[in-house]
Amino acid sequence: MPKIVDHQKQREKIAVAAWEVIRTKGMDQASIRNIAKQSGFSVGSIRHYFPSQASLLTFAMNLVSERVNERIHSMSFEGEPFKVMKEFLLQFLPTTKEKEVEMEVWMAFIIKSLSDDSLKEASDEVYKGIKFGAASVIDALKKLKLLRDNLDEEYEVERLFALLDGLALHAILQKTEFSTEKLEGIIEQHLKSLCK
Amino acid sequence: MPKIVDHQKQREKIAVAAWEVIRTKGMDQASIRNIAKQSGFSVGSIRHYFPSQASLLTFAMNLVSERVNERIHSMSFEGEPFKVMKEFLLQFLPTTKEKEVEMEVWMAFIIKSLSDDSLKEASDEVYKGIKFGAASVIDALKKLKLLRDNLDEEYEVERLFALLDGLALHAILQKTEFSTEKLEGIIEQHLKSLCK
Amino acid sequence: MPKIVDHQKQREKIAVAAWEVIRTKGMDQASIRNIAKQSGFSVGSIRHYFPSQASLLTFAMNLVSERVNERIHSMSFEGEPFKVMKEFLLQFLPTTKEKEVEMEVWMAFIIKSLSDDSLKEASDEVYKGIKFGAASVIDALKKLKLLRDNLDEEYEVERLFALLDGLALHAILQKTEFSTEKLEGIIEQHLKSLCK
Amino acid sequence: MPKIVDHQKQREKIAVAAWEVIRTKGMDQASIRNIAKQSGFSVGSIRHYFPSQASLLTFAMNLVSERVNERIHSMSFEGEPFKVMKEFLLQFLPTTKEKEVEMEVWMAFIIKSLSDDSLKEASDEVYKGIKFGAASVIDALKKLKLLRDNLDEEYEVERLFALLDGLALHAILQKTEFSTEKLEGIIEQHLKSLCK
DNA sequence: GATGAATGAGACTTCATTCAT
DNA sequence: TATGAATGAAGTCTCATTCAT
Repeated sequence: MPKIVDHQKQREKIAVAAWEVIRTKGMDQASIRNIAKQSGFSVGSIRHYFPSQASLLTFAMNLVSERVNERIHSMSFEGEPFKVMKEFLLQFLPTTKEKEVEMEVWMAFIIKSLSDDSLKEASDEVYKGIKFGAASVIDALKKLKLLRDNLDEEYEVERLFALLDGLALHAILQKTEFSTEKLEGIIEQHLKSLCK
Repeated sequence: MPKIVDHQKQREKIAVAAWEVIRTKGMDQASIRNIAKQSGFSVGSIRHYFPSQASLLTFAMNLVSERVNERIHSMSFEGEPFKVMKEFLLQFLPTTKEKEVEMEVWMAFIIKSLSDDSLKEASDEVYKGIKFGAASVIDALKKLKLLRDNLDEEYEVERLFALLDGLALHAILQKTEFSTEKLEGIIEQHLKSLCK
Repeated sequence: MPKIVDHQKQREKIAVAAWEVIRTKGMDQASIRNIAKQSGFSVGSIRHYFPSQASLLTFAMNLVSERVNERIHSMSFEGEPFKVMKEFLLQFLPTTKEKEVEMEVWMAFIIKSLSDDSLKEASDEVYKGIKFGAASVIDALKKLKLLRDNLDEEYEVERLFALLDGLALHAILQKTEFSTEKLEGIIEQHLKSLCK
Repeated sequence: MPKIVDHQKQREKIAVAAWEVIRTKGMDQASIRNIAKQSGFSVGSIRHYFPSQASLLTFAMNLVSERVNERIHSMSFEGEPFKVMKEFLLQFLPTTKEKEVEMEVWMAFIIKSLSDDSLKEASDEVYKGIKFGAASVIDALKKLKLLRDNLDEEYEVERLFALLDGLALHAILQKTEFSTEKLEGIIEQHLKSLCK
């Protein structure tokens, strides 16, 4: 019997090392060699787990969306509706170091996906996921009869979604400017503006 | 000094070729060789105009912000205030092929700037520029006594700014989904929500 | 000792897979990995049967000559002498798919043997074997008093031998050009030209 | 003005170095690195002259056939017909060190061409060239009314052609066995056997 | 016996850069 | 100004091989 290791675990370790390289050195520098150095694996070993560079990057990208999903699904949706919504939306913003890392990496991936079709699918999937999140909030407001009248709901979804990604982008670009409180305040203000 | 002018023109030609490479093949592929091929210049010639790869990329990035500035400054601010504001804000969204190209390239640059300090300065400058644009709109609304009461103005600036960049990002990621009308509608709805 | 037999069988399976790789992908691609893929064995398993890549290739080469020998030895030499000779000589030409495969692989091996001393011995042995076959025919013609006078017998052996290998080579290079009938006709014509 | 070197000369130098590597170390070892070492060029320089490994090998293969053609075309066809034919046919056999080198390399190339389509074309072209040479001899014999009756001319062409390549192959495989005299004698005997 | 894990060497190739003309 | 020549470093990937189970 051969030596057995947890394949998935090893792959995740390598992928997280790839995140770190992407975040600190940029997507250009996400070479197998740099990832090997960062992860402590040898170049040959990484090849053992990922047959190609592209497969590694795809895996690393998908891992981000998995982590985001896990976080969402582990949320408790109990409590005061308005507060739950706020908490829910804040999950998509870099309010913790962990989320900051993920989002920085994520932004790098979606930009790369613009010119790399192998990443397009994963990118689109997450896009739809977050958009669905935004839609859920608008929908909930409506069902709770809180939603202001005379609003085009489709536009409100896009507006909320764009606000989330725009804020995430800005929070990453200007790390010192965006405290959790500020992000929270902006989200709160947006939610209020949607309500009667 | 016609030579100088020519020099600048040539540099711009090369930079625009670099945009095209970045946009279609990705930042990784923005090598001197690929840019040479795209531009029709020889590798050696490009060296004459740009002493290094980094200087070329910095120039190409700055050229985007110059183009954006030119567009803003060539706007006429006459007419009905609400409409002028809407037109102004739409300048920051990819409603034309030209702006779409610029914004795609721009996004690639700001993501790269996260891990490349030589691009940080240019990135920050544009960041401030657009934020100033958003602030101008909020300020104008206030001066026109149109701004709804009980709004935190600082947050409104961030909200508007984030909305712009979020929409730009989404419009680039999902080209087919965002018609000019849709972008216009969303901006209009946002402006309305700010007003009494 | 059933285990030993099994061992040999496995080795032959692997060697035949190596043939297939060599034939379809070329000698360069005859890597352990490719042979593993072709054979269905794991890389580690092949290691069990062959301690090194070189030993595998040597075995695969020797297997060709064994197969050729088996075919020759299973021939019945009864019947009309001229016809027997023709049949005998045709054994060295790719008149069946099986022989075609063997000869393609064989050619690849002897060319490799030019620069790989570990294959030289096997190559020389087969060379002598076929030359001996050619000599047998000339000798038989002589004993049957059929051989034309005034012929240098040594040269005739070389001529016949060269004809065989030349035809084999051409038949492999131009598969569509060399039907069994054509090969048969050429051999027949050569035999006739040797006879009174 | 850039430094100008004779591109073609450089390419030929590199190709001849490739021959030497192929001949002494085998086709497997015909790596850019080994060719660089053999030729005295740097790896990067070779890339300057050949965009890919495949293009280098194709060029090197074509250079063999060019050299063979040059040799044939520089022949004088004056003198006693039978002698001219013999001399002509000997051009296709390794009677000099120079030709020996070319033919060893050539054999390596045609075997490789079996599994490498990029070499197939050049291989076929030379095949036809030599076959045409063989056909010319048979044709000349016929026109000179020297050709023995009752011969299938097409088969005679194939037979002569196969003899040439078979002899070339054997002369390469068993260098010590094939003196120029022996090759000459065999060719002479074959020509005689074709004549009345 | 069988096979996955791991590794370092070396393959081709792309690249930024320096140099010479 | 303009550009071909040249190079060494680093990219991805394939490989033979050793090791542990």
